[in-house]
Formats: sequence, C-alpha cells, structure tokens
Amino acid sequence: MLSSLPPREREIVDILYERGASTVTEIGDSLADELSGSAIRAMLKRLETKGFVVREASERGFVYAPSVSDKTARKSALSQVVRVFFNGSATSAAAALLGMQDEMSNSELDELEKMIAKAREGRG
Amino acid sequence: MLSSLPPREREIVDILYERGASTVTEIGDSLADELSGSAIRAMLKRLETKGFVVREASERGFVYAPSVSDKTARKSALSQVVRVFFNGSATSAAAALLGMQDEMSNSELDELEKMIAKAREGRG
DNA sequence: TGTAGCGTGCTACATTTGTAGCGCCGGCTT
DNA sequence: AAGCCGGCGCTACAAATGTAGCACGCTACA
Repeated sequence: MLSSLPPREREIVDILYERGASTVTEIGDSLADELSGSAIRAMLKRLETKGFVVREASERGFVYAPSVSDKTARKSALSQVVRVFFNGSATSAAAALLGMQDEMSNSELDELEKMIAKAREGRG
Repeated sequence: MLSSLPPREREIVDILYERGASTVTEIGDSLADELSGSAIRAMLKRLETKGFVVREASERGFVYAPSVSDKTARKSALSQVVRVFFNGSATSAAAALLGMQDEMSNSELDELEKMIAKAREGRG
C-alpha cells in the first residue's frame, strides 16, 4: 500500500501518478523543495526495489512510472479516505466533493446525474 | 500536512480520525499488527510535539485526538486525492465514488441528487 | 499488606530515511 | 584529442523512525 511509504517516497510516487512517467529531472522540477539528482535517484531505487515504481529506458534517459495501475491506485486511495474520514460512506465523500464545487461545470453535474440514474438501475 | 508523516504515525492519526478520541489500548486494538503500548505511546508523544494530536485526561486514562478538525482534514485529504489521481477534477473523483456503489442506498442517491440540484442553483 | 496488573514515561537501540559527494561513462564542442 | 557537460550508480552518513525494556505509581483484591 502507498500509505506504507515514508513521506518523501510517497511524494515522489504521487508526482509519478500526477504527471505520468517522468525523468529524474522532471521529478525534481515537480518537487516542492530543491533536491539533488542523486538524492532523487536514491529514492527511486528504493521505490523500485520495493516494487512501487518501474523504470524503462527512453531517448530522454530513464523514465520512472508507478508499477500499480492508476485505476487500482485511485480506488485504493479513495477507499482509504472514505474509510478514515467519512465513516465508510462513499456517499458522504461524494457529497463533500460536491461541496468543493470550485471547479464543477454544469456539464459535469449532468454527467453525475446520469451516473446516479445508472447506479439506480443497477438495483431493485 | 498529514502526508508528511511517517507511515506508522500516519496510521495512528488515521485511526484517531476513524474512531475519534481514543486511549492507547484502543489504538492498539485498531492497529493492524500487534504493537507494544510503549511503542504506541512513543508515537503519540512525537505526534503531540509535532502538533498533530492533543491529549486530555479522562476517567479512562489519557485519550488522544487529532488536533486538526475533521472537517479541515477531510477537505485536505480529498483535495490531495483529487489532485494526484483525478487530474484535479472533483467530478471525476465523485464519479469514481459512484462506481464503488457497493454501499450506496437509494436514499443516499436521493441525497446526492438534491446536492447536485443545489450546486446548480448556486450559479447561472 | 503483599502482590498482581495496568497505564505511564524514559531511555536506548536497530533500522530506515533523506541527502550529499565522488567517480564513471557517453556525447558534444573546439 | 582534450576538455567539458549531464545523467548515472555507489557509498557514506546524519537524522528520523519504529520498537522494546525498565522502573514507577496507582488501583484492586486475596
């Protein structure tokens, strides 16, 4: 599980999910604080041995990517938050998300309504 | 930020959010793996000095609680997940939540629709 | 009143993290 | 060819983390 990672490693994996496969330098740019290349590489190596990231060569040098699929990681992250902060209720979490409407367009709201309708059909 | 905490400390804070204020023994019970009381207490002490948990006496002995309000922590946790895994789109996240319908009752779906309607009113 | 038990804090210590420095290699320039 | 990057991996080391052990005080109960 991601939550078992130390802060720095966790931060790096997050960046990987956020940006997709990245080079050491790119990671360095996304990092909040300046960090030496070798430091980042050391982190990545540990993450690799732990099995959280994979490395492949490219023209731009090595690129690193999370080994667990976005989909799985997403799901796991959401479950975690739902369990810890919303007493296991996905609905409450969704509601809270609506509360952060900052960025929700009408069409997105439409989307959601459709999904709700669909979810209803899926049962009695 | 919670994400800056080492795994074990993080786990403990999570438990505190999940259960509310708890004693050392209660925390020990919720912990995935067996852990000596003093180990837990040491963690809590660190968390206390870092300012993440507060401690107050009660009849049941000391109880520990997160120092940051549930509300704030919730919001921050959600934002984090939304940014990292959903490209900043709260809507996608909400949709994913719907996908995990496992536990969503019809009345909860009603609730959500109401909230969507409300969110719509809040704009043009 | 002894003693068993629980919750507590302190200290110590092994392991893990976080980071920098060094030296290597391959490509580019002049 | 000589010199200079930039990316790389290794090693080293300080700091932080994870955990256990010990000694104390306060019950409760034989």
